[in-house]
Amino acid sequence: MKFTEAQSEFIQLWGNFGSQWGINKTMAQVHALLLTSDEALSTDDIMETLAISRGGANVNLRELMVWNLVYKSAKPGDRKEFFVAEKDMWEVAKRITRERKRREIEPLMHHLNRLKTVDEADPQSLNFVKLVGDIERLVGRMNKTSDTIMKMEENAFFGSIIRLLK
Amino acid sequence: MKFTEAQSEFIQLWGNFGSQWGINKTMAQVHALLLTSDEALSTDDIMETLAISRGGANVNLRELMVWNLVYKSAKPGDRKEFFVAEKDMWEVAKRITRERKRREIEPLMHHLNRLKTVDEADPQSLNFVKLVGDIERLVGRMNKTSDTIMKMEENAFFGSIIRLLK
DNA sequence: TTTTATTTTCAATAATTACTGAAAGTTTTA
DNA sequence: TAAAACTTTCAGTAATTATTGAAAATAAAA
Repeated sequence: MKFTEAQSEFIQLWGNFGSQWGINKTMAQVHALLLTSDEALSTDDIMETLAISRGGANVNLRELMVWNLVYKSAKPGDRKEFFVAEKDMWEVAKRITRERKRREIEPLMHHLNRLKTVDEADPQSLNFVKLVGDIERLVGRMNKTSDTIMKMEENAFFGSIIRLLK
Repeated sequence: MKFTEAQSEFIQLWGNFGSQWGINKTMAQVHALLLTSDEALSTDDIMETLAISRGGANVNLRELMVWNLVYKSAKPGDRKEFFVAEKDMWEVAKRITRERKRREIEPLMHHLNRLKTVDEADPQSLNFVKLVGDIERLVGRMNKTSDTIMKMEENAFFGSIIRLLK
């Protein structure tokens, strides 16, 4: 398979995969394009390669910067902005996890907590309060456990670096 | 807050939360309704409470059964089908994880593996192959990690049961 | 300051995704 | 076997979500 062919398959794949999770398909495709590019790309490069509008390219690039997955990169003598993706996939995973936690887990926990103020007199409330409590504990525990495992993985990562330096 | 009020807020919440991940909003709402119902519900109950059509109720109930989150439950003397949700949230988490792995991770890994057959002559392929390999390792590791989380949580769960028995 | 290059915004539109409702299919009862 | 009760399907439609493209805003150069 030729590189360009493999690259465009990867862009498609990443776009479909992203849109199965709550991530905009085009945003995932821009990300995939930058991940597979050795050079920094301009908005025009991205518009051309992905056949999307200037507006779309701009909005998705800025969103990728909010997620900390893409940075601006100036080229001397060129007024245009160029963009590069963070290539360390471990960093990528950490940043996606962090952003999703912030956007989803935190508001969920907040809402669930509020729901526990349900009137306890209603007999149906008994199971309801238990359910909400179970979900809180489950989500909270998974959140903590994923932090623990991220740290474990990180230590394993740095551990192997340190061994290399010895 | 009254029970019915809290219940409908929960249904909304679960629906919105589900649709942020790739889960159909109505399916998540049907799930939420069944999770918060003490009694088994008929298709008509669900249509009425959520104000959805018979077709929608039917399709989403069957999808919930594919995910193993909802079961049919017969009522003696009634020809209608009634439905109940699995109430053990730990089981719910395991089944959702299992289904998403099957639908998303396995096909992704398969596609990524195929992309590694890219022509190595192209200088851009060097980074491409590294990227694909990194993603494979990362996804594979996260997959294992989620197994680890599940086992840790399961042990924590049984651990607390055992403590109760002592 | 004016011109030019570039980025950003957002109303209109397109694409996608989900839902309805009635007809067809199935199962049960009489 | 026929009628009744209930479930399933799916073409048409509605709702949601994403994209375009041109105008406005901003920044740099002349």
